Amino acid sequence: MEIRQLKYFIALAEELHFRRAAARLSMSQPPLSSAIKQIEEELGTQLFERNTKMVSLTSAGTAFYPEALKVLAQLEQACAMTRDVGAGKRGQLRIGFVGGMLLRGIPEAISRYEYETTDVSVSLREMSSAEQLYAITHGRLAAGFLHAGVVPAGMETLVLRKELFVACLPATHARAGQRELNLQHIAHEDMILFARDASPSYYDSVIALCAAAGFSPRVRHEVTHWLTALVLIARGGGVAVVPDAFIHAGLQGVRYVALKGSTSQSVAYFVWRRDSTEPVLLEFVAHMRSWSKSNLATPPDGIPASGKLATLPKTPRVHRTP
Amino acid sequence: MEIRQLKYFIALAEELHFRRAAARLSMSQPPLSSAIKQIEEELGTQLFERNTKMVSLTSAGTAFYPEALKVLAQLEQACAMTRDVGAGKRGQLRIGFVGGMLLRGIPEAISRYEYETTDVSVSLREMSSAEQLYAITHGRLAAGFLHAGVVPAGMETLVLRKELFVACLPATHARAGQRELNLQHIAHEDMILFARDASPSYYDSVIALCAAAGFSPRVRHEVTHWLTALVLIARGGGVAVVPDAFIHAGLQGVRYVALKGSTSQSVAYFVWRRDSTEPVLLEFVAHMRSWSKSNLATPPDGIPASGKLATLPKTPRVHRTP
DNA sequence: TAAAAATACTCCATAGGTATTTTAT
DNA sequence: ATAAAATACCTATGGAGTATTTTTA
Repeated sequence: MEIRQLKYFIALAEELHFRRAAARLSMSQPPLSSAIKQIEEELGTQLFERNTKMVSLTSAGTAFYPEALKVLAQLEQACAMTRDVGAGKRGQLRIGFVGGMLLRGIPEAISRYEYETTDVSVSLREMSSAEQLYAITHGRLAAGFLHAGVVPAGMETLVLRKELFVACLPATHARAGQRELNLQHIAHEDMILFARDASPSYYDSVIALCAAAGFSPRVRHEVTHWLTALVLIARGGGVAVVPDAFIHAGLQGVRYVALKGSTSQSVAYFVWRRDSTEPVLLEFVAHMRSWSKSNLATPPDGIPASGKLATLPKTPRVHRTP
Repeated sequence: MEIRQLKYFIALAEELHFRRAAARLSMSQPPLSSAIKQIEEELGTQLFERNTKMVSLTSAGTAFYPEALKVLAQLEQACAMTRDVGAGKRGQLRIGFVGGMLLRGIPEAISRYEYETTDVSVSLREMSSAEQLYAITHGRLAAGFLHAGVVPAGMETLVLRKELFVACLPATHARAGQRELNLQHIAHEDMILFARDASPSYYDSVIALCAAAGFSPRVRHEVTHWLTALVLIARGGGVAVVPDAFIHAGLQGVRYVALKGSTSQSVAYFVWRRDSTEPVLLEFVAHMRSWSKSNLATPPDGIPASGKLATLPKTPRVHRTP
């Protein structure tokens, strides 16, 4: 039994007239007659009662008709679904992210993507940059939002944002109200760092910044999560050097001050395997490319790309909690 | 998309090896390659990732596989079901019967049929003989168990039983204990008849029997259901002439006495349209033919075909309630 | 280099067309 | 008499075979 035959049967069952059914099938009547006969032989039973004046369904034909429709519908839906998967319009995506990406408009970008493609579900899992790279390499993640240290070969990267580092101080800090400061000004303070295991690129960047400023930081606390650092600072537990995106954290009790003359940048990447052919990933990559393009022009929250601070080009202005 | 192609896809999805899949499909490898390529073109997406050393499913292929299986299974089941309907092994049968058939082993015959063919459901509906013939003619019944008067042309009949008439008397009747009687002996009694509308053949037979005995019955009551007649008789409401099958009714307070010298018979028929091609009906007809054959040899309840009474050949012996 | 998929071509089975006959009303 | 299905016969598309090439692990 072939789909073609099912279609013949259905056409005749609906028309109950060989010529009309054949016309509907864009064929001539004789091959339809023989095709129907062939189906009946295969099923071992008459499906139609017919003479030259009348065609009608037998009970076997009556029973077969809705089943045949069901088979066709199921096949059609299977094909449509497969086409969608192949076009990246349907499926699942496991994507990693470092917590700080929540401050960079990534959730909004993903929400918009899910909204635009109703049949793709993105599953986010928070992991360190290194963990993400490992997971992507081993196929446990499709892609990741991370701060790349050393990106393994075979990975493709998209730069989402380049951010300057700023000092993060308690609101009560003497320099909290300043427009900018030199890193040396806080060289003697307790420094809060992200653990190197959690984020080597950040760790190394801060160490390098301090070294350039002529000191080695007094590391008071090491944390693995950005919120922990901010809360510690707000409680007077120390100071930190953070990417300016942290300004969007919205935590009370901390202030951000630009670093005078610093051009060192924290780069936020989107990373995936270059050899991936996963359609849904390719679609997502396309979406992120276009998002990053417009996002680099207009950073999140509608803050203009060029803020007031000459030392913070292409990054949002420093907010001051009142 | 054709079923053949689904089978190719499934074979390759399961083997993940063109040569083995082709072998399983009893074909050579090159046509399988081109067929798969053709399917992929139709779906507009790769279903397999492949090189000379490895074949694997893409996400689209992974999604398609269970759907393809479902389509095949559904088609297979549709064909099997249709075959069953065509072979009369599945379906519904609306069959009429006159109430008296309950005394002739018909329910048992139907039960056995339903037991033997698990997928046929027989729907019984009690109707008079005339109503049945009308319903069969107009396709509202597939067949009927009835006492045929005039059977319309185009009907096929199977004689299920030929029964002699016996007198049915109250147990208190003076002649209730007799082995047999002449109809004249009860000519003066109140006679209970089935309404002619309900059963013309019975009505006419009884009238003819009385006429042959030289009298016209004093019709006291007319009833439309055999149980009503028997109950009336038990209550002393009159006497009746009934087919000997009524002996099996099992009602207390009535007695049956053979009619001396009478050979008039009540015939129980199974009737259906000669031109019917309904497989489930043909199967049922075959069943009833074989049932009637063995039933005529051995009547219900194990009563031998030839009883003690010489005047009641091929019919059960007259029972006497103690 | 060896095994496997892809390509190139060939062939024939059969889907489908045309012409005609049969049949039932 | 007529319309419709069945039959007979023909054509050609494309499914499947064989031989060969290409590819990559």
